[in-house]
Formats: sequence, structure tokens, C-alpha cells
Amino acid sequence: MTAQSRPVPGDKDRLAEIHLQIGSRLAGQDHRYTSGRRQLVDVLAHAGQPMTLPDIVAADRNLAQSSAYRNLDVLVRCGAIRKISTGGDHAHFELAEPLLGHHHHLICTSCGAIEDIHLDSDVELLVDQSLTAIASQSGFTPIHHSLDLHGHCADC
Amino acid sequence: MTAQSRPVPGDKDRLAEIHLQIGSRLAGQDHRYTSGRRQLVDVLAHAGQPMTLPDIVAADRNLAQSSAYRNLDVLVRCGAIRKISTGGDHAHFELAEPLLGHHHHLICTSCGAIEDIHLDSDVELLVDQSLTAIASQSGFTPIHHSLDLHGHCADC
DNA sequence: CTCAGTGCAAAGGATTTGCATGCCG
DNA sequence: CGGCATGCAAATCCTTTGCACTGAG
Repeated sequence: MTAQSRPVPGDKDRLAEIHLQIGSRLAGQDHRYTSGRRQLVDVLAHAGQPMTLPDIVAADRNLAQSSAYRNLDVLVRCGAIRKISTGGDHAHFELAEPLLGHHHHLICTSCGAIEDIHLDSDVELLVDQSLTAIASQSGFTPIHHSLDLHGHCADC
Repeated sequence: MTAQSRPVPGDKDRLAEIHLQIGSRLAGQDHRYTSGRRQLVDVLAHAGQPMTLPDIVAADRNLAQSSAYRNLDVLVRCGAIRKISTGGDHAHFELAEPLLGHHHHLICTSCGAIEDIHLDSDVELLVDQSLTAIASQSGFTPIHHSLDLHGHCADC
């Protein structure tokens, strides 16, 4: 066993639940939940923070680059994974909000690192209401919002 | 005259003011405010919404692609222009917030279009306070936040 | 004159795709 | 068996860079 991550109690159950949900999402779009896709999800669930593709293939040498890209795309399209484009060299990927919960990011403009953060629910509510109101004025149909804080992380 | 944009009263003065500010920002970093850079700013100020590079060079045929990229980079680095990376094919560019005012975006996930929006200042304040509090817990130094609503625009 | 800025063409690099093969249902 | 999935290598395409030339101070 690798000791690099100490799961919180119930973590294993949560992972199983995640796999179940993703499996049904894939099935709903006539896609299979193959071992390659499962490994992808394992890596992301294990990391606990957004990863780039090089991060991902480095974390599991069984993953081929092109298949990883293709499967990430499939998983993004079925709503299991979210792609984060920061403008840096690589996009980042993390489990989607239905699996990870609604959250936002601290983005380091120096090293590109991304950390997940959670806002108070009353702030979230207010933001969502404001955005919804503005969107309706433009005939815009909201799907989700993203709120990122850009700056320098503790290491930079 | 092109009728496609009806400047509000004072728009011309505002543009002059923008050029002045950018000129001094560039001078502060030992860069010249050349005609190519001025044209870039004119195009962006005139558009009133974030543009991609193809948009920009199409809007002013005098702009060479490589010089446009280079000058956008210079202007981004001196704080005159902001680069927006959405994950679509092209990055978008718009005048920076000191020139355009603090605002956010509606981003269409279908066609990639971006529209500027403004939130109530009390919402902004609350968001900023929340983010600042969270950042300090992580030893993160905030520079600015971005808040985007992703969804489908009226045309899609 | 000097050196930043410019434009063309070529290079760079993340991501995507063609194609032959493997494997699940 | 039939068709999705895989992996390798090649292609794609946004963006950056090399280089010779131009223009401003």
C-alpha cells in the first residue's frame, strides 16, 4: 500500500460511489466504463486537486497519452470530469462537481498550481442569484459559474 | 463612417485617456507606444467585448499576426490588456480592469462568445472579503478574482 | 547610429486524429 | 462476430520565435 495519502474514514466507500455514478453516466451515453477510464478516475480521486495530463500519465504509467486525452474528453462530456483552462501550458482536470461538491480555486500565476476552496453557502447563494438575474436579462441560459482567485501561492 | 458602434458621449475623451494611461504604463517599462500597439488598443476599445486574435487582425488588416501576438503580450505584461483563457480554440483579449472597470463574463460553451457583465458592488464586496479570508488561511497572496457564468448565449 | 519594433516564414508544443489491433458484450 | 476502446505515430493548429529589415529618438 502507498502511504502517501491517508484516506479519511469512508473514503473507500466514496470512491466506490463515484465509480458507480460515473459508470451509470457513461452507460447513459452508450460508453463503457473500461479499466483505462477507471484508472483515470482513480488517479484524480486520489490526488484531491486538479491535475494536468502530464501529472496524470506520470501518476499511472499504464495510461497512454492519447487514450488519456480521449478518455478525459469522454468523461468531461458525460459530466464526470471537469476541465479547467487557466491559460498555462496545460489544462487541468478534476472530478466534476456532482462528485466533488461545488467549489472554487486558488490559482497561482507563478507556478500554475491550483487548490480547491469552498465559500460560505450564503455567499454562494448571493452570487448565484446575482448571476442568474443578470443572465436572464441577456437571454443567457446559465449552466454553472466559476470563481477563481488568482495570485501567488505560499511557495512562490 | 461606420455606424456599427454609436459611442456614448465622452467616449472619444475616454479613448484618449486610455491611450494616455497605456502610454505611460509602456513608458514605465521602457517600451514605446507604437502605432501598431495603438491600433490594437483602438480595436479592443472599439469592440467593447473580448476578442480573439483572428477577430483582432480581421478588424484591422494592418496588423500582422505575429506582431499582434507580441504586442498583446507586451500590453498584457504592462497591465493594459487582459488575456482570457476559456479552453476554446483561441484566447480572448480585452482592455484591463484599470481601464475598463472591474467586471465579469458570460461565456457561451457552444460558440465561445464572451460578454461582459457587472455585479452589484455589495456582492463584489462580499465575494472579495470571503476570498481574502480563505486566501490568508492558505498563505496565498491574492491579485484578482475572476467570476464567470458558463452557459448558452441567446444565439445558441 | 542604435536599438526596439515589425513582418515573414519556420518552429514549438499541447492536443487531436488515422489506423491497425485488442477486447467487451 | 461487431463495434467501441486502445496505443502508436503522424497531423493539426494556436502561439511563439529566428532573422533580416525598418523606423523612432
